[in-house]
Amino acid sequence: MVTTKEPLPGFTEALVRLAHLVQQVFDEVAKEHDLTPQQAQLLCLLIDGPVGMTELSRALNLEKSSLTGLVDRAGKRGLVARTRDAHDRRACRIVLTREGERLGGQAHDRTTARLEALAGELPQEHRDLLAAAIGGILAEHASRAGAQPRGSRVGAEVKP
Amino acid sequence: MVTTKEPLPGFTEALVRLAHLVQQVFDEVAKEHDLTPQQAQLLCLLIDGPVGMTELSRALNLEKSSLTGLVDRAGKRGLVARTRDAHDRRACRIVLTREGERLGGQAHDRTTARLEALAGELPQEHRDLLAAAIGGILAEHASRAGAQPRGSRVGAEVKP
DNA sequence: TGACAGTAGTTGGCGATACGAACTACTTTC
DNA sequence: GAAAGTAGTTCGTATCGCCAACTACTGTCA
Repeated sequence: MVTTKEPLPGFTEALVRLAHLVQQVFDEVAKEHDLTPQQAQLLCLLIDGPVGMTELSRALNLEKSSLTGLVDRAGKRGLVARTRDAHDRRACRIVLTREGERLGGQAHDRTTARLEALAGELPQEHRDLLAAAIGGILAEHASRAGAQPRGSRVGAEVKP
Repeated sequence: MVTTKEPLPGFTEALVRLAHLVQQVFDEVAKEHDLTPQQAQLLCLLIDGPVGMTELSRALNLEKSSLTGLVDRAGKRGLVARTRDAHDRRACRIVLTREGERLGGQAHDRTTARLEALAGELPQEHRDLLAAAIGGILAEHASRAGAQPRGSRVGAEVKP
């Protein structure tokens, strides 16, 4: 259908600004807990349970070598630990220490609280719609990334 | 402190995921243009015209010393240049070079295009709602942080 | 006018990020 | 059971980002 393609400049602009705002909130919260943003993100990802390096690198959108360093430093601070995988002797699973669990949980709750506060004026129905709309965008992205036929390289999108 | 109420876990979760997605898109676009994400962000900020270091550091949420290095490296790559301020001999204004303008514009357009594409399936109604809701969140944040009647123009984001 | 507080930006040192290439060790495939 | 693939690490390099200290200029006020 030939809709008058009006990109609506305010829309993507809003998305970008929102991303920056969320990042800023997250950075502040991390700093309050004496964590780097990357460490805080790592801890939050591990709250649900141990995760292997490869899956972590996908979730964090990081090269595996970058992740090794991140986990090393977090381990040195006593936030996480490596455990061997029972089924694959090459692999390891990263788990939160008691301290990591505490800090990660706090960081998560505090970030959530701040974002909730910022969105406090929104009526519940708008929130639901908003969450649904975002869900749609995420799904769209997932369907594209997942549509990779058999590209050995992740993140290798359409190159110009 | 544990929030006694369970406001709606899906909402902030969605916000955070959206922020990550936008960041990921931005990172990919930057890489396609052989820019670091920070450089790309800098270029996008300068599209509207020259900006001083102090205002830049506010917009990018960076310490001034961090910004000096960023501008140095971008300058070394021929993307930006320093010009002296006519009214204040301490200050300088950062301007895009021809190449910086080209790359910054491309990065901006490409990011916008990708985000538009991801949101392409959303009904217009949801887009408007999303943009409005985000605007409200941003306003809420601005009213908190920006309690000062500073003439601090936003300008903190990509070109309008 | 002339000391003096304030502002704009830089420098230097440090640790944290992030990547790619090369490597080890283990698993799967044929 | 050799080849191919996968999970993580190591290494070298560039970048990022902060803080404290510094230079240079601007504005104020006595």
